[in-house]
Amino acid sequence: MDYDFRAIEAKWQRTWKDSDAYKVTEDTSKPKYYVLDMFPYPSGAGLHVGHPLGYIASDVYARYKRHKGFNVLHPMGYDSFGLPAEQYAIQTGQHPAVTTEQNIARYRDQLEQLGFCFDWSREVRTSDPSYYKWTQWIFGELFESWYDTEAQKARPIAELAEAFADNGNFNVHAACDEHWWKGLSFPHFGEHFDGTFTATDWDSMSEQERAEVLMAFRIAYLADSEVNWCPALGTVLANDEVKDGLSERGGHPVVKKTMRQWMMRITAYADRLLDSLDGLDWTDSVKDAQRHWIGRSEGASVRFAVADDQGKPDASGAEVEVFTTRPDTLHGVSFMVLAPEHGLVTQLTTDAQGQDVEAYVTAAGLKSERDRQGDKSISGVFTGGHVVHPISGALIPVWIADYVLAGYGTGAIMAVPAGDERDWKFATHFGLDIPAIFEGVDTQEEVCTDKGAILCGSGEWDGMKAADAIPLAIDWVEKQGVGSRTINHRIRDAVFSRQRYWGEPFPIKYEQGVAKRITDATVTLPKVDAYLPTEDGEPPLARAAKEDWPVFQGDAMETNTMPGWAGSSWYFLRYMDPHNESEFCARHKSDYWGQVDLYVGGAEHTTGHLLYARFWTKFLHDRGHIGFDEPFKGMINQGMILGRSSFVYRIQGTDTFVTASQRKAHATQRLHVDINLVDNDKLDLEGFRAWRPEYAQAEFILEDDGSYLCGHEVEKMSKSKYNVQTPDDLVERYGADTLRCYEMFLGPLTQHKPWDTQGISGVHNFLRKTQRLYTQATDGGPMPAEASEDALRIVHKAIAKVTDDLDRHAFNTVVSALMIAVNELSSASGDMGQNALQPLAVLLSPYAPHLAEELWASAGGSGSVLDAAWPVADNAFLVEDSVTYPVSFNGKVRFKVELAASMPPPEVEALIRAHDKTLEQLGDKAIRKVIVVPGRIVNVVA
RNA sequence: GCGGGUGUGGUGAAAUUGGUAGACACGCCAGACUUAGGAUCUGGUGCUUCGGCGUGGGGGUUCGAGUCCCUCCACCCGCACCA
Repeated sequence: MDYDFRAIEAKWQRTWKDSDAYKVTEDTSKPKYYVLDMFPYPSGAGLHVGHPLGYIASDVYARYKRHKGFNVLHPMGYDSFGLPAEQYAIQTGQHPAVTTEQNIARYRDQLEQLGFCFDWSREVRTSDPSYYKWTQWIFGELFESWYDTEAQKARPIAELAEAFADNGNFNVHAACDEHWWKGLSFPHFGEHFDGTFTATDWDSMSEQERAEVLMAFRIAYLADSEVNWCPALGTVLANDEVKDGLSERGGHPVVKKTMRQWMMRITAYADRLLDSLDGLDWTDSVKDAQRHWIGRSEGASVRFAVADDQGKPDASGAEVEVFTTRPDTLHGVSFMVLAPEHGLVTQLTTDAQGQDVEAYVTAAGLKSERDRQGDKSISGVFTGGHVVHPISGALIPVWIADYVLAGYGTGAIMAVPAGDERDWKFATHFGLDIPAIFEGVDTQEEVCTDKGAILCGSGEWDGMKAADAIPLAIDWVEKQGVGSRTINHRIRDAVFSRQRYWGEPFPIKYEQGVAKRITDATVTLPKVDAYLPTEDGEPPLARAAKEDWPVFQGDAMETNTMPGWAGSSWYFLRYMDPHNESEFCARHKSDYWGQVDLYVGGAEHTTGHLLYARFWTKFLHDRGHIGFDEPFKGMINQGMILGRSSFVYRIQGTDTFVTASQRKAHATQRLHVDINLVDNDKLDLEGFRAWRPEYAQAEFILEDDGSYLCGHEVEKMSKSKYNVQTPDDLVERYGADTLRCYEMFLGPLTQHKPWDTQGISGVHNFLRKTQRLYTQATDGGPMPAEASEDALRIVHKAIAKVTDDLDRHAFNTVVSALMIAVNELSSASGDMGQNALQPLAVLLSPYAPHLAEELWASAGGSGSVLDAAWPVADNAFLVEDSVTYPVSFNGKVRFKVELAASMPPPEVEALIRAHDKTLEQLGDKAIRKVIVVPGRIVNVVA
């Protein structure tokens, strides 16, 4: 009988659907397990074979856990807000919701045919108002919270307002911009407001003024900040959406621009995001990338007084503050560099240098981020101004240069040319002093960044190792009152506004310019006449008139939308309670399901999604909405499946195509050919002629056997390379079970690997053979209950191996183990029986669930195989009576001896010493030593 | 430059704690079946001058190294003027 996978798969998919086989609910009688895939953006192109790789792995694991008795949550949904649908809308006028709906329908079809065990009743779509209602709600909570740096947690903003009313902001430890008050101008604070205010001050403020003060402390806050502006996309981008100064999507130039934007105070969570990485079961590569992205560095901030005309500290009290990780090199400071955007540039610049400085600042401002980053040449201008060295009192010239970044630290550095590569190059280039501060190093000739170097010319730190002087230097700076111990992070607060249509609207209205949360309604997207920014550069939502908004409150609505990562930062929670209309997720449900135990997805979300989701989770935990503060306990990043492109070789200027092996004899042009016309590198000649009109007259120079061999190369899958393999074709030809097994069999999940359709036939044959094994065992009648001992040995060996491999997430070797079992059983002596073939069907079930159901039934299993208990390997069947010992001489295997497994090592040694073949091998040499590794090997040292 | 990873037959790969390198497949070769089925079955398949040699190169530890240590090389990914 043939392996009729079409009938089998259709039958079981229908059965599962009819019986709600994959529906789960909270069940406290079982331990829970949460297996999650990174949900896809439903693109118009549909899935290719690379996409399901991770879904198959997670599906296998989810099914395995279910067999093991866990209550498994394994949902799927769509990250359905996004740029492609919006751009399609701009071009065609079709509402993005329509495009999105169509794409989702196609994804659903493709996913369903693969037989995944998703609980589809829990599907979520981030673009659905019933979902983004709660994204808005979380935003609202972030808006109405501040971060208490002493308690290290987020608290309601009302509590901060109370504290202000009681005591002003004395003893308030709130995360905020260091100079949060700058830019606010409240008359009653006076000219020298330093950021502290009393309860009386608070009391005297107008409501608007209070709102402005509170805004500076909110976790979701509005601020003028320097953002990445992408003119081509007409929107701002977060740091992780910019690669090499170009937008990640589309590759358009990005410039810095100051704009009033919604921001997320992720910096408040920097240390917690860093510290709790240790407890996660993620790869070091992802953890390291996050550590680097957060970029914690410890050092000191030091203030240098601005010098007046007489070289004394200026009467204005102006100071340049720098951050340094090397305060030990303070004696080596010979100049100072400010970022061109630094606030003190104007004050420091003398009349004589005015023109040069202005020109430099203007030029730096015009440069795109890409130019600025790409340009490693040394440039800078002297401002003419000086600061006073806090130790020596010497005048330090102040320069500006764009190697100093406005966005990091204080936007100014103390330059120590002897100890910093860039400072050294700068000093050398401009002929600035290089004070010697390291013993035995000629820093005129080379820079010394080694913290093990011995200091000199550094007063009381002379003779100390630089590294040892750092803490002393920080103490000194603090004692002198010129600075303090400081921890700096590279991570910036994240821009949360996007000037786009197809995203979540903010639940924010404005009343007399004050932003207020809308709590009584879901703000849905208004109608607009076009999906483009307005002529004034306002976001697309600004096109909507008051009556176009389903919800309009206050004087004006916020017209930005949220970024793509908003919806994906909490979707794993919504799956737990997807239809709840009164809460984002009921607490008892999030308490039951808890963290995602295994998260499967690509490695491309390292610094974006994964960081934001962790941030929101910690926030929701702080505010008591969930009981855990890390979303994803374990994670596997699957590798990319690459395409295998095929090529034909056209002799230049002709219609003649030469086979790969003879192409060198001609001047040829290499052309991609559709992989569907190629089988085993052999080209379907007729198909090729029919493929495209220009090849209709093609002539061929063939191999001796009359075939045309194509060349090949491994590349990313893409339409233009004609190397895209869709799962649909393969499911049609081989079935879902074959495709599932094959994708797993292809290689280690985490590795990148080329797609090769050749190999699939081997896996298909394996399933066919498996079915034949069962058919022959039943032989028309019911299957016997008892199998031979031989058969049981084979099956129990497989149980041990498969279980072990699955626990290690070694998905590929499981398929091999099953193949071995089926091969061995097919040629095993004795009878097959239920006690062998039922467990085997369960082992197969995670990989080939449809066939496994069929086989389970034929082996007399009751109910669905889905709920069959995972078999346990019986040791009695695993121990062998005898062992074949390889006998090696000085590490080289020479012969083998079969011995009883129970034979004690001394006896083995004696036996080997006296063995004929040993004597033969030895010749006239004497045995120096014999090593017996019980059950494994014997090594004779001669 | 920094961080992470990878390197094994013609190909995808396996080898969990150091213990027979190349399991399992693909491909290829030979044969069987008998005609055309993207069949099936059987056998072979790392290289070899038949001594041996073989896990990117070189060195080391060990009775024994793909596996541990040092060093170098190549490729891939991420970050990158971060003070």
